[in-house]
Amino acid sequence: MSDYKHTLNLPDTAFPMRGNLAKREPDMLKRWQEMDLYGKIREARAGRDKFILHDGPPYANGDIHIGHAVNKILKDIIVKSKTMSGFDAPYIPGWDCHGLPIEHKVETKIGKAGTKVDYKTFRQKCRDYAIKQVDGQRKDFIRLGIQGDWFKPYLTMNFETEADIIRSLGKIAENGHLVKGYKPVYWSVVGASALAEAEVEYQDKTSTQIDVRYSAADEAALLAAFDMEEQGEGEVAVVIWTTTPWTLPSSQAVTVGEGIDYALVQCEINGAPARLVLAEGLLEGAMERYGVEASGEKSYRIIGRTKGAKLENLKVNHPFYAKQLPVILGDHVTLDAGTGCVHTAPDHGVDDFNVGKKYGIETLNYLDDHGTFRPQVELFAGEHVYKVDPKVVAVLEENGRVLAQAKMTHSYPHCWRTKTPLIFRATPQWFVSMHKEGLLDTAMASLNNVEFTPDWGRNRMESMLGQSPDWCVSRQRTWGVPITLFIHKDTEELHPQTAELFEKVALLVEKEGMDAWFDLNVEDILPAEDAGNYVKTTDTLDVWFDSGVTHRSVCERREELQAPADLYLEGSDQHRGWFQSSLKTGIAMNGVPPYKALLTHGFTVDATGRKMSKSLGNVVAPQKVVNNLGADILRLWVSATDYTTEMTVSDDILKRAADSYRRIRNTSRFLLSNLSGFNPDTDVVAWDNMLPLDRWAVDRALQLQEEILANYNSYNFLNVYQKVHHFCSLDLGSFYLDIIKDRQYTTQTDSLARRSCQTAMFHIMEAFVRWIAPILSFTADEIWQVLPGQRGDTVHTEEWYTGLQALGEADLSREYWDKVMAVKTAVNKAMEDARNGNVIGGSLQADVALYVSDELKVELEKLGDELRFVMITSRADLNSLADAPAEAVETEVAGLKVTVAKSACEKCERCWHHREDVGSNDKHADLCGRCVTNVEGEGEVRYYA
RNA sequence: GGGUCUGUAGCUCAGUUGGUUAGAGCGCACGCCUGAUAAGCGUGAGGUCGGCAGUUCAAAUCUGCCCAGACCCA
Repeated sequence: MSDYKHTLNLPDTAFPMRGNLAKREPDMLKRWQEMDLYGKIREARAGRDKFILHDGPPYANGDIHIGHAVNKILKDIIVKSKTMSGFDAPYIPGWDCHGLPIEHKVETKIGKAGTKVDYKTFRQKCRDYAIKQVDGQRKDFIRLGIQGDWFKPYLTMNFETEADIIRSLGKIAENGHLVKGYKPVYWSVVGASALAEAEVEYQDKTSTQIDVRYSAADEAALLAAFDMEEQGEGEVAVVIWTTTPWTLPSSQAVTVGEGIDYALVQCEINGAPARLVLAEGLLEGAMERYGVEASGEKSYRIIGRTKGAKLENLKVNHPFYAKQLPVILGDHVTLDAGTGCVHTAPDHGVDDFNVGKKYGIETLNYLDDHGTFRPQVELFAGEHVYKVDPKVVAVLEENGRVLAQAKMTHSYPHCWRTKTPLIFRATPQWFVSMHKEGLLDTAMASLNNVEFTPDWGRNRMESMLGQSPDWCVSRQRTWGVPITLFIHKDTEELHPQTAELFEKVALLVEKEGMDAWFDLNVEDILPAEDAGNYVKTTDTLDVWFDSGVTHRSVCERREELQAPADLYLEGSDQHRGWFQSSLKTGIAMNGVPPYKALLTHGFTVDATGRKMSKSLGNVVAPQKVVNNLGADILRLWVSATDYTTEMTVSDDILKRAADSYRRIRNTSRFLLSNLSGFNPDTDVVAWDNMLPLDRWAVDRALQLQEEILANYNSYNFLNVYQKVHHFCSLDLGSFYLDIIKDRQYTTQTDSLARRSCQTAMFHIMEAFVRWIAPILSFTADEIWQVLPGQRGDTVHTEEWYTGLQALGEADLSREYWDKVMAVKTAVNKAMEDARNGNVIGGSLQADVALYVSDELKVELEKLGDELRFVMITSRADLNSLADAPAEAVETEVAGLKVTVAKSACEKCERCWHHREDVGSNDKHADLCGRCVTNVEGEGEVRYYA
């Protein structure tokens, strides 16, 4: 028996089946670096329309986690797909380099600035630390295949950037938005610093809750405010409840609710009669706390009632200082807890501060930066807020002011860094005012010109923005861009030439970094006659300001960028963070938003939907994924996940992604292996000469390409992934590729039948490699290198393939082939039954007979003798439905019954079909007729498939 | 506690204006092939659509409440 295997055109390729990505990707990275891929892409798109995705800077601290990876991969997919669409889409990655976390890291290493080490050295150490962090994160980002100007990134600590941050502040000041104010802000007494809201975290804390009575300054006046049922007896007092006894020295008023019902209660306290004022709705609970019975001899009773409004401007005595405090009205009083009468210390509460302002009550400033009472504070001078509570309580007890006290555990704001309880403290701070120059209104209105993906982002952004208080940009820190103001020593006014001074300082900072400000002597920069009257501010800027003004310091500065950017893309937490700080500064500086569109993605959660945290031990480290499965798997997972909500990730889910990857890779491999020996310059078959099935395949790819491009444009990568995957599995794997194997292998190497098919596969591959390039960037470039034809070094400088063509009027239509597929599925089911009945094994052992309606017959006859190749059977006969024998199987296709029989013919040694003409040629006794002609004759001619 | 969202097969996702037995791919099971072979093909089993109540002739789809989760805030 002779061996005919060598006469076949079997698939052959150097493209390996297994990706081995963890090993292969680093080689690809090296190649990209050597060829300067990013520079090549810039060259290739020079002069084209720009698409600017402006990078939100991650904080330069710690290793990247999966959320960073998601963020950067999404950005990369967008940049690459826009590049494929012909845009010049530069990507300049950035890092946020100033701020508290870095400062604290450095503190733990070398000690506090100003004590263990001088400020200048400290800042240098911070700089060194940040650059190290940038190096580490950059390495990981590059490993993910992200294309960007990695070695010319923007860092908020670059000298020029620091200078531009100062210029931005100058511009905002010039436009009248920068104001000085006293305001209670979160204050870390351990860090001796004001904190941004974002730096606050809530933890449980045990506090002393205490009920205190403030005796009436004028009993008669107070009683007169009530509708009295009886006069009663004993001291008349308003009762307050607080969980912060340390604020009582600063107590300046008692706030009541205007519409709330208040009761005057007769009861007995410490064996003496007393008349107490509190909200009627909270009476029961309060009396329980004071140990006053609800009924019986020593019970309490209401002897008068009134509304809060009637109490306004009455006076009560401070519980331990010799001064009188007013009763005032405030909307923030609720009946949730306490007594409905709220002790008010404008120094230590936002509501208190605001309501105090209405009544002209100023702050007292009793506490210093470290939380210690100042020397002038009676009774408590030198005491620390953390320890003073018992002493306050003792003083109250001495004065007989305490009605009840207890410990309580509640959720309380803590410093995110030092983990210590925070206090509110009114301090002089610089603010970007939301209202002084109408900033908030302009910002809100400007959102109408911003596109949101997903669209509910607009809602979220608006509701958050609408509540924005004035933005406190002052920080009392060392590692931050200075607020470079000159303040008059006596009047506290800004220097009249503030705008010019900002620029003078910026020029210095541009050269020497922000140390230039700290080193600066006032007389170096101010005229001699002024110098003595002005001082420099020592505050630094909130780091959110640094990143918020990158539209100026980066987009407007870098030649390859422009502002406003086309897109900002960050996690959904940035609706309050960077999206807002950018918007506010953009509006404050230029009156327009710095972005045309916003895209947000969700956070990563584990398989059970929980957030990832080190303490839960459910984190998926991108470094580990990359080293085990490869970056392309991670990228494929990102593309396959709906980023508009939480993104679930686990080892199992990544394994699924790896499964899908294998499908895509193997489909590519099979196409490539069938293109071996194909030279597009000489072997391409013209569209009109291609076989109908091959034209269908190209047309299918064209349809798909249109869908894929639309989905890239609307940032629906999930659909791109699904469509590509379905194409591999359904259109190609289970239909086209399965069918054309016979033709590829058995017809003559240079026959039209084979070249037509290769032409189709070549076009498909050209398109396919581009479709996947934005997502599977490594694999696409690997394919690119083995794809036949003259081509450039990399797929990533290409544009979408334009060589696909649509079916024409004269062609067998898309609907026609859909019908054929349905028939094939029906035949498959019938064959499966036969297989289970041990009638046949493989489909080529089968002769199938189709009993079809006249209508269907006309259709299927169009394939002539080649229906059997489409069905992948040795015979496929068409008969009239009326002639169907009893055993014919009913199918889901209307007008189709099928019988399956084992072929009685010999199997052709070469093509494995069972045919009657096997052995008809003496020279090739084991071959069927068409194989004989393919081996040494004219070669077989195919017309359809 | 408030704001913005999410909850459809083991996994990732579709389900159009409420309307026939809720779909796809992957995974899984079984089988075939051994000329894509640590691949490929075929068939099949999986879901009271987070829960409860309501509106309706009819609800995954509309309404309310509840549960679970995410982000932001308090």
